[in-house]
Amino acid sequence: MTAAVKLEPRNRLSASDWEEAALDALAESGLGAVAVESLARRLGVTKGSFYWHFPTREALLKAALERWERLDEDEVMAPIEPIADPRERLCELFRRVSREMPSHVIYAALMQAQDHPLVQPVMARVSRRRLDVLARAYRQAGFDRAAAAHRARLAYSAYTGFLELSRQPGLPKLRHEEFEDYVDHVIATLIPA
Amino acid sequence: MTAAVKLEPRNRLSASDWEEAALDALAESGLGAVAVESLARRLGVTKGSFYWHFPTREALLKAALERWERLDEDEVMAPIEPIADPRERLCELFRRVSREMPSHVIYAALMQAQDHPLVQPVMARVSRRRLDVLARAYRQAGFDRAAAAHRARLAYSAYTGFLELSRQPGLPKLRHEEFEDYVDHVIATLIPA
DNA sequence: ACTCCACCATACGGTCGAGTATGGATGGCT
DNA sequence: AGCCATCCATACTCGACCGTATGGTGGAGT
Repeated sequence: MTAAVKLEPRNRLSASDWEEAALDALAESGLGAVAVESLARRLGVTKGSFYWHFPTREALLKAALERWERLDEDEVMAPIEPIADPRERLCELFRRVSREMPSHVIYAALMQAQDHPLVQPVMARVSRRRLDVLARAYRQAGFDRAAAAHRARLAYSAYTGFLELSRQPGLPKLRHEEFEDYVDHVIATLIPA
Repeated sequence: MTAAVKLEPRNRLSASDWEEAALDALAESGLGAVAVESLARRLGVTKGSFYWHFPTREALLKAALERWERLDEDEVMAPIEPIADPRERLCELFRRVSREMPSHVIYAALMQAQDHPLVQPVMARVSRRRLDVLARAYRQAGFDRAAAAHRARLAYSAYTGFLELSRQPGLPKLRHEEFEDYVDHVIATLIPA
């Protein structure tokens, strides 16, 4: 059995470990927290380790962003694709989005850094994809082209803005029950009967 | 006439000049651009000048934020207060918000930095005020308490998200005409007939 | 047992921006 | 004229963070 995979390789790190740590730091404290020495401390090593796996900080960021983009696609966009009924699909999308998945937390963090040259193209792609999915669903639900585009933009703005608002401390956070009520209200308002 | 006010005091600077420059930089390039040496270059002086007017960078930021908060109140909130009809008031608020006033640009920039300890309380106050205005208008328009709160949150999220989306480069910016159409669509969707 | 490679530590250099120290210029007031 | 307050320039220190150079260690393979 020379093919015995190592069952506890967790003393030495891999590039993936750094990428995941980067995404964790990103979700918790924003893009500024994705700093080499900071991540090294979090992982219990020093910079010497990092610069073996990555040539530069930007390389790590690039890899982490690509990882997130794939994760986001698999976790939120793909599962709702096969739903046939457009109204049902929209509804499911809204509900899925309302659960606080890690992907959304990272999305909110990246939103705060869209000026960054590495973040900007990623966010542009993700936003465009989501807008397209929404617009297509609204078209299938009977909206004409212009109305579908506008409604999609409105729904997507509501999503983005809600995340931003939730992230805002010092504002009364809504409890689980009112949160469910809010989602119902949004669905009733933005999805035609 | 010892009370002769200086008519061209514009070679020496005052604290207000620094505050305005700070808000300009904030609107253009975000909170990170509110840097002492950067602003000094913009104003044609050096740091030596700054540290005469302010003890620290945070003091400038604090002053600038207070100035913006007042400006925002006077420029967008106050003018729509006296409108009696709640639906008309909401409509006017939406239209007023859709014009790209400097206050909104700064709002968007601050949104990107809500983690900052000086920004957070300001944004919390502003958001709460705006949510209250919206919720009150919706109540007066016939919504029950819960529905009004939800619709207010939705409308405010749409506002915030739209600003964020507009700020996003690499996304097709909408032309003037479709922009007007979008605002109409939002009004039709979020304000009851 | 020896080697080699993957992985990591240590120590250093460079940049950028905040803040300090101190002296120079300018203008009103007596 | 002389003085003092106001405003600004110059020249530093300090800390955070990126990146580099180089040496050390443990384990897999022979």
